[in-house]
Amino acid sequence: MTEASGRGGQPSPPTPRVRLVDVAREAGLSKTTVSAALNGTGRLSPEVREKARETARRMGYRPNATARQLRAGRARLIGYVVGEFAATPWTFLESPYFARLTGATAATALRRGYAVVLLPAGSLQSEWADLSLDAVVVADPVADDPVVEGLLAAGIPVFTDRSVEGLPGAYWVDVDAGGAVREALDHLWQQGSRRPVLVVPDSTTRFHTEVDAAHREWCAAHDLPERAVRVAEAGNGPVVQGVETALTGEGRDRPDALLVVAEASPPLVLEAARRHGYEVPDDLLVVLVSEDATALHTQPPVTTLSLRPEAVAEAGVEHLVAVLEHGRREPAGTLVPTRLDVRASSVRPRA
Amino acid sequence: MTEASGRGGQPSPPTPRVRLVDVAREAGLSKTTVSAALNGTGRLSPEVREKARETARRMGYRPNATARQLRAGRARLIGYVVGEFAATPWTFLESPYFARLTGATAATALRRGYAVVLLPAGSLQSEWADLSLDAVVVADPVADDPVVEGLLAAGIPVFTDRSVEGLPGAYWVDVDAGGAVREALDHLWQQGSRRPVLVVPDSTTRFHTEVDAAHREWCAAHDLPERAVRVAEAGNGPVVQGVETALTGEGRDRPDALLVVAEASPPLVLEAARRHGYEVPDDLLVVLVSEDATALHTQPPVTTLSLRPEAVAEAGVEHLVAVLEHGRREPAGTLVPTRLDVRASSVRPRA
DNA sequence: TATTGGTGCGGGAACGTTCCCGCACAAGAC
DNA sequence: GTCTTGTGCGGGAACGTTCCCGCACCAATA
Repeated sequence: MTEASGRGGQPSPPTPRVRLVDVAREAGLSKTTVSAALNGTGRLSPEVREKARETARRMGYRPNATARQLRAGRARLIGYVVGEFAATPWTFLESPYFARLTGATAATALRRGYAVVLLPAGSLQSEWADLSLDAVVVADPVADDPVVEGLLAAGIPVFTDRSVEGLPGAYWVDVDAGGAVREALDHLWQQGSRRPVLVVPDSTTRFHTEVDAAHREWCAAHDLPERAVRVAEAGNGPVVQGVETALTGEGRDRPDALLVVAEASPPLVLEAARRHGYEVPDDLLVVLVSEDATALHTQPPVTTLSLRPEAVAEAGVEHLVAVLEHGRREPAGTLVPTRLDVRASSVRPRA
Repeated sequence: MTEASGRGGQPSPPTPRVRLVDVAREAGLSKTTVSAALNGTGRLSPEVREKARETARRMGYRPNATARQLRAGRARLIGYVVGEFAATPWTFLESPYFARLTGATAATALRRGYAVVLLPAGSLQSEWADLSLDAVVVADPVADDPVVEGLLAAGIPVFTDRSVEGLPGAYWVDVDAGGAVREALDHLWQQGSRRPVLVVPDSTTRFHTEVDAAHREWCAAHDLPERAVRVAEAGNGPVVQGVETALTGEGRDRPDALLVVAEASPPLVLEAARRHGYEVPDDLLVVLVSEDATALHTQPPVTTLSLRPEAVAEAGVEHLVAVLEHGRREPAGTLVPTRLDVRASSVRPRA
């Protein structure tokens, strides 16, 4: 192989890439005309338009996105960062909820012409300062998230959950956490549970505080004592341990239903219940807030409460596009309802 | 709030963003000087340099990344796409392996100054034609992947696994699939297994064909019959069913060890084994090729063979940067060793 | 025939940055 | 005092695209 172009030993690119002017020259037209032809704009005769297109196709012309962006002033690039797991920047992808939220966000955004770039949680914006993002999606920020504040200070619109309500430049989509808890507890009540116990992480996210509040209210309304186990952190280890704590009551303290509002592996929770001598669903009804697909394959299959990440993502991106492209500031937020998928683990068998 | 600038009802941006010339004017310098000051280049007196920096800081100057890119000719943007799951474009994120590979790729890339954009599997390049990607990482392409071919035709460097060996413009990092299988089988053999059975998806990825080959050779070398169950597709449902098929032997056909080379939920596999009357590890040794963290929390904990997605990502990005920035074409590929994490599920208890 | 209105295309600026120059001035050598 | 060398800074082009204009031409009207 011989060095074709360039002086010295640079890794000269094989083809210098064909530009708009190259196509124009080849077709005997001006770059203006070719640009209009390819973009379907301007006043052009059909023959010229076709000629330009044909030439471009033949020469393998691909427009330079960067130049377009510069001209347009927008990069059609949005950042995606998960706030909660700042300590372990990437584990969020291992949570089925965030995995699906991430995928759905990227898919919806791409359909609307925006690309999603993955950002590590907790990193300062200095790390992505030279990225020209039109907006950033912050999934599950912590309270008074510094990432959110930094972004807003830099003038970058932020799309996140309800915790930012009221901040100018911040927009939100959230799941109806309270409604979800009520729906799940109502379902358990209907199935005859009178001693349900809640397992929930002790986190500062808006979601979890809302879960707490809804649980408290529900218990008061049904004249039941509050039974809740708070686990220090998310993750299967702590949560399963929390489940074990929740299940160690005896006699009248022995719970008859379990509502886990944290991503936990369904089969692991079932295994823990069995270890403590519970038969599911005979002695214990189980509902998990989870997107984990293994819930379908356990025996019995586990009832899950889906936070519908796809719907959240779609609403968020829709909102983002509306703000970015049409300047709509209203409404500032949307609330997405959850969905209870009732399976055998939470249905009291007929005696 | 009053309309500050702009004619008519456009959603006028609050602040028109401060440019290099603005800083220059404010500081009484030229844009060239300010640029050099901020980038640490050129010949400038310390006073001028500091003055420029201070002014930029005070005015909140943030360089326009798009203009930089245009000038530099590179966008510092790399695409990331998973080839295998073309039918269901985003589910790959729900697999722990790909979740971690994705996260690690993004993190490593960002550290090297590149941002990763998430692309749907199996989509044609038309979908991201206006994205100016410097390179694309294709995780687990299928044989003769059309995505890879399209990218190479467009002149975009591709980083992927070994299946592209020999294609110009394509570089690879791969896990040592054969070595992994041998290591796992050797371990089982050492623990006394003489009737191990392999469960593996019937896919066209290089990884799985290599697994097959290594298994065949190992069986021949140890003078054992080949016992393998091929499942039609990945996913917990099919794989667990495959496990059940594998475990339904009787008498001398009854397997004494299970090697699952597919992402499957560890607790689900254990549950399936129990349903078929196996006690793990007494009657059955279990090794799973998986990154699933639930393996740590089952009883007994499950031995896993890690494909080390973080190491793969790191090697890949390292290679990518070397090619993109220094034009190194050699070596074309790297092989990452796997890691066996031995836990109780594959250790024969002393009688 | 002179004027209007519309159509088809091209020239050139602009987006914001970097980098190659060139110019002015100062200091040292002879 | 002239010539060289070096230092500090600025002017202007370039990256590749889009879009605002203006110009030429043609048909229709007076």
